[in-house]
Amino acid sequence: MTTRQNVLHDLIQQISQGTYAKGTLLPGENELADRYGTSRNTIRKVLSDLVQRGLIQKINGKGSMVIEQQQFVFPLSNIVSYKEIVAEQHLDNETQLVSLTEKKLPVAVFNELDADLQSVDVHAMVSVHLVNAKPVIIDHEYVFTSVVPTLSQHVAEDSVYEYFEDELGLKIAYARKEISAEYASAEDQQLLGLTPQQMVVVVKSVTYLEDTTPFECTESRHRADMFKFRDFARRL
Amino acid sequence: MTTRQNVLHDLIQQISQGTYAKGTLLPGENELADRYGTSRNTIRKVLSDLVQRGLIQKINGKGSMVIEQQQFVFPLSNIVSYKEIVAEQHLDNETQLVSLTEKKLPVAVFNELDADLQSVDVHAMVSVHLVNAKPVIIDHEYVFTSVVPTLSQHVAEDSVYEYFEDELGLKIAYARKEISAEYASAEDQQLLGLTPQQMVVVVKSVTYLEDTTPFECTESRHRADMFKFRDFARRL
DNA sequence: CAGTGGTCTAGACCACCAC
DNA sequence: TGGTGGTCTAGACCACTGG
Repeated sequence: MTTRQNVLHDLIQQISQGTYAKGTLLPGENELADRYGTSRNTIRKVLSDLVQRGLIQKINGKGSMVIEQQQFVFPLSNIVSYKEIVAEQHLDNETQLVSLTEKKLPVAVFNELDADLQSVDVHAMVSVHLVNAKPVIIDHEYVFTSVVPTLSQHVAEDSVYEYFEDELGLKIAYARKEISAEYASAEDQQLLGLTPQQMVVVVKSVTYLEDTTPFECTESRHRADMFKFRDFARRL
Repeated sequence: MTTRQNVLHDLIQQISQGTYAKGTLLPGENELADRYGTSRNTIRKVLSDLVQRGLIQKINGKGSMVIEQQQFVFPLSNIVSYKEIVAEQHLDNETQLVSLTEKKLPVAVFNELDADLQSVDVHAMVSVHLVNAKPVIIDHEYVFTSVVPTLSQHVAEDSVYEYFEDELGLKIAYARKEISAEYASAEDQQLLGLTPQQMVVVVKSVTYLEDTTPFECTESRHRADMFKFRDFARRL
C-alpha cells in the first residue's frame, strides 16, 4: 500500500538527489495525488511535513518551491560543530568514554529547562570528543534508570540513541535546549586544555518520550572556537 | 464564522491562562469539534499547530497533554538574553541607533547560511542594546532596499518588524540562523567595553518572505555573559 | 481564464489505552 | 468495551497567481 510515509520518503529522496532541485517547483498537489494514487489531503499532509523540515516553501497560486536539499542530520541537536564539521572537512574524530556511574540527577543544572524535574537515579556518562586528536567537547549525559535500567559500557561507547530507539523501542518525541557561554571550569580546563580565562559554549538539553516522560538530560561543553549551531525557524 | 484561526487563538489563550493547565489533557478531538461546531479534521489541524509550537503533546489512546503554557515571544529569534532576561529580572533596557546608512550587503558574512545571496543594496543599521545602562548587544541589520525602499531613522529606532509586517504588509515566512563564538573585534571592544581576550557570541540570520525572497540579514554580537538561547525541537 | 494552494466537511477504518 | 488519536478518502468552495 502506498502510504504517507512512502510518499514522504520518496519526495525527500528526490529532493536530496536533485530530481527536484533547489529553487524549482514540485508537481502540483493534484498531480502528486494522481501519481501516488492517494487523495489530495494525504499529499497535503506530506507537503506540510516537508515545510516543517525546511525543505520546501508553499507559495499560494504558484506551487511548492524547494528551498533546501539537505536533510538536517540531527533532528534534536543541530550542533554543527562535531559531526558536520568533521564530515565536511574530513577530520579524524574519536569519542572517549571517561566514566560511567550511577548517580542522582543534578536537578539544579536543568532547572531553567524544566522546573518539574525530580531528582531521580540516572546513569551518568562523561565522554570526550576528539577532533584530530584534540579534545573539543565534554559530554555529560544523564539517562534515567527508570526508563533505561541497564547501560553497559559497550553501549555507552557506541551510539546511545540507536540503542534507545532500535533496541529498547523508546519513542523520542521532543527536547528542550539551552545554549549559553561560561568560563572554563576546572574540569573543562583539564579535559579540553583551556585556561581559566577562556570560555566554553554550554548546551543543555532535556529529552522527552512520546508520553511526555523526560528520560535524558545532557550538558555538553564545547571549545568556543569549535562551536557552531544552525537553526531553521518558521514564523508561527 | 468559527474558523481555524479562532479555535487556535482560543486554545492558545486558554492554555496560557491555565484553563487547560500544564500536565492535563485537552478535551477529545470529537468533543472539541462539537464545541466549536467544526469538523474533526479542522480540530486536528489546530492541534497539530499547537504541537508545532511545543504547547501540547499528543498521546495515542489518551489525549493531548499540555506540556508548556508559555508562548515563545520570538518565533524567529528565540534569543532569551535581551527581551526575556530584561523582562524576567525587571532590568532597565534601551536601544541606541548608532548608524543608518546605505551599503552593499556584505555577502561573505552570510555565505554559510545562504550561498545564493547576491550583493544587493541594503539599509545598514547598527544599534546597541543597553541593559542597566551597560551595552550588551551590537546589532548589525541589513534590510534589502528592493523590498523596503525607505527606512527612516524614526522607524529604525522603533520596532522594525512591526513596520515590516503591519505597515508594509510583508509576510515573513522563515529564517536560517547560526550561532557561534568569536573573540571580540575592535568594534566589539569599543562598543561593548571588552578586551581582545574576551569573547562574544555571534548570531547570524537570514530572513525570508513567503515567496522565498530573502529580505533581511542580521548579525548580532552578544556579551558572552549575557547570552542565552532556548529552543524547542521535535523529532522528525 | 486555468492551475495552484488554503480551507473545510462527513464519514470511514484502524491501533492504542484504560477500565 | 468505549474513547482517544492516526490515517485516509472524495468532494466542495475559495483566494491567489499567471498568462
